[in-house]
Amino acid sequence: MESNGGGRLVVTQLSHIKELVKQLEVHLGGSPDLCKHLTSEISSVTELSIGMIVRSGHFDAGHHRKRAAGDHLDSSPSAPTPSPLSDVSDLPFKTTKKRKTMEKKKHQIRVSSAGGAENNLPVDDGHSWRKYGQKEILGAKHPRGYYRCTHRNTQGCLATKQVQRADEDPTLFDVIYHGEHTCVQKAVAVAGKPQPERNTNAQSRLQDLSSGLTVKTEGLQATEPQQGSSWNDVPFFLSSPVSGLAPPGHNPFSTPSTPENCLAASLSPPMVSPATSDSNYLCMPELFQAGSDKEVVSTLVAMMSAPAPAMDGADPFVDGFEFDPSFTIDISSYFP
DNA sequence: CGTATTTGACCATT
DNA sequence: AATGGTCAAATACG
Repeated sequence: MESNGGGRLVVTQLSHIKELVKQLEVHLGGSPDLCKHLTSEISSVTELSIGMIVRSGHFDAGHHRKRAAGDHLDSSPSAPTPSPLSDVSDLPFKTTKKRKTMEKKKHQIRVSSAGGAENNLPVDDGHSWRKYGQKEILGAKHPRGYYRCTHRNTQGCLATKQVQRADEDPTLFDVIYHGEHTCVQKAVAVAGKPQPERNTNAQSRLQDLSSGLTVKTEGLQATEPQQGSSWNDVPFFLSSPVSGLAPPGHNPFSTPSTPENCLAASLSPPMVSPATSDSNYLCMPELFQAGSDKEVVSTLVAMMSAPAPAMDGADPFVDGFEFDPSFTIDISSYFP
């Protein structure tokens, strides 16, 4: 069932690509920007599809949670996680060739600040983040901010992200996501209509929203194709078009997204993303290690400042999110 | 007053 | 030893 749907999705993606190529063909010789945009789009979708295929083939729950310093918050006693280090049993010698690093899927994103001016934060991804650290990175001109999901303690959402400003382009930010959100930040009272969020749907939304993004997924586990794979491993994003409300006088790093969070939270549809296995819904923090899945998406957002005709409430917006998976991504709307 | 951010120190991994 | 990631106390913010 899963793989079937996934396969279908891939087919859809490919069709999408085809369509985009078609558009590109038409616009060749026209606006270079548009062409560029289209190529980016194509690349994005292609990469995504590839990633999906790869992931569908091999679905490995990379255990081995990476424990940080002094983090005694969660000791996973009941988790049968084979920790290579703490196991006192068999480690007389270090195996000569240990696996390089645990397989982590990474998704890195390069986002532009929406405004283009100085104190612009990167576009928010529709989730609430709490900053827990900042570090100077060698070779990088700007520090890297560390964020974790606000609901980590309450819901055990393990999603984290890192934000770092590009060395030379103050308007660009590198956002590295790892882990998926397992939290349910529904908020906004009105629980009138529960939308059956499907990964598929989320994927589609991603596609649509990320028009102009260059998503580069790097999964480094080319192991044997396993069966029983599922497509829930798909990353998701949603950049709210309303990202221009950064309060003045704040650093992009100092204030990640406080004001946006509320908004983002409100217009964030109840998408539940199963981390690795089936820990959807509420996640028990220390029980489901599920996976130290790190996802880093690499995207390149063009400077679409999303002027957005000031949508007021979240309602219309949320509704707007409910497009069907037949994405008729109309890029032309972006370039009149 | 509660919550989020700041910042130095700690720890793990390279 | 160096680098990167996280914690946690203190502080700022609403």
